[in-house]
Amino acid sequence: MRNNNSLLNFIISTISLFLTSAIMPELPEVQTIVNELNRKLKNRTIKSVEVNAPKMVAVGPSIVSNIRTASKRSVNKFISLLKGKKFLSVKRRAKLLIFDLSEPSPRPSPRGRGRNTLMLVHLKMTGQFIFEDKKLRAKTGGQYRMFNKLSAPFVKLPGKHTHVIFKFVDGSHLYFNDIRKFGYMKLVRDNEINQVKELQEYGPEPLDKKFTMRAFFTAVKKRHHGKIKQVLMDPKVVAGIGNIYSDEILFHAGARPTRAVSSLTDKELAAVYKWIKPVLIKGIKAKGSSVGDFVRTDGSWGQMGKFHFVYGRKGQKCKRCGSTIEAVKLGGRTGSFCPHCQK
DNA sequence: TTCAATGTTTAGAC
DNA sequence: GGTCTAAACATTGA
Repeated sequence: MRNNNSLLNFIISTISLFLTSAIMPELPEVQTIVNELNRKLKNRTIKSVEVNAPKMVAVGPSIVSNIRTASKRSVNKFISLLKGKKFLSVKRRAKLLIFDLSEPSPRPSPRGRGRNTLMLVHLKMTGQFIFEDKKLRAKTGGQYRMFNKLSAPFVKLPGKHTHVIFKFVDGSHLYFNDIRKFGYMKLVRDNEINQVKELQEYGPEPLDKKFTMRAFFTAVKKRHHGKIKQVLMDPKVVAGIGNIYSDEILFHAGARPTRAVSSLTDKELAAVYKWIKPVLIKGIKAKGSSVGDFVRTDGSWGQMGKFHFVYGRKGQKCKRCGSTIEAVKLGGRTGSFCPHCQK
């Protein structure tokens, strides 16, 4: 009975999702950006690159913290490596975007590897891509909204939070904006990809076939004293789940974020596993329906609350039972839950 | 001026 | 040594 109710609620909320968009990029948001950029950037050739925040770009597979010591030389290298290259495709691993860029004049490589340059981009909290061509500029007048600035007026791009600009030979632009400057861009050769530390440490992709219940149980049960929310957010256990989606998954699974893994029955843990995919897919579909506007000026911003059952809803009524949503601090993060629906 | 926001890393405790 | 927690970090705006 309870299962039927939760399924019904889930379907209803999915239907009411058309104009929804979340702000913090987690897996579904990053996937949306990947889908969007794949369409828009394919085969575009870079004419020039402008870098206004040297600390946000780097060359080589070294770890992220090394990026912050960027020098003028590495910025110049970053720019010269990109000039003349063509975007082939964009992929995603966890919340990391991976751009595949061709050599300026592709020559066949004996092994077909070690030729292309990869650009790894992490958006962190407030990173944003806006692709602009003549058509879009005419439509928007060059006015865009920034992440996390829902109440602010539209801004012109490039603006003070535009840190990297890609100019293409056909006159179109790709802007990389980031209010907090927590994000980064990093160039590696494709044969260096195995040396990139953050890629080595990611656990399974939750939407991948390899992410089985057995794999999930094995990874989670190693952390028997860990709190389930923190374990879900650990990229080594499963990639791409952040604060928003862990809250939502645990709501549907009926487990409080503070529950220790060891206190969860196999049935409860199976429920957590069961809800991971549908909640993430729902997120991707929500973006999908507003995808045409997402990288442009996204009129749907500010409506994200509509689709969340618990995230960011402390003090409001539970959409399922009417109880007041509570919040708890877990390692500096806020976890929201319904005290009635989640045991 | 302090606080909160995030994913990720690190230091220190257990 | 592995697991777990809290603090730190990048920065801005309320």
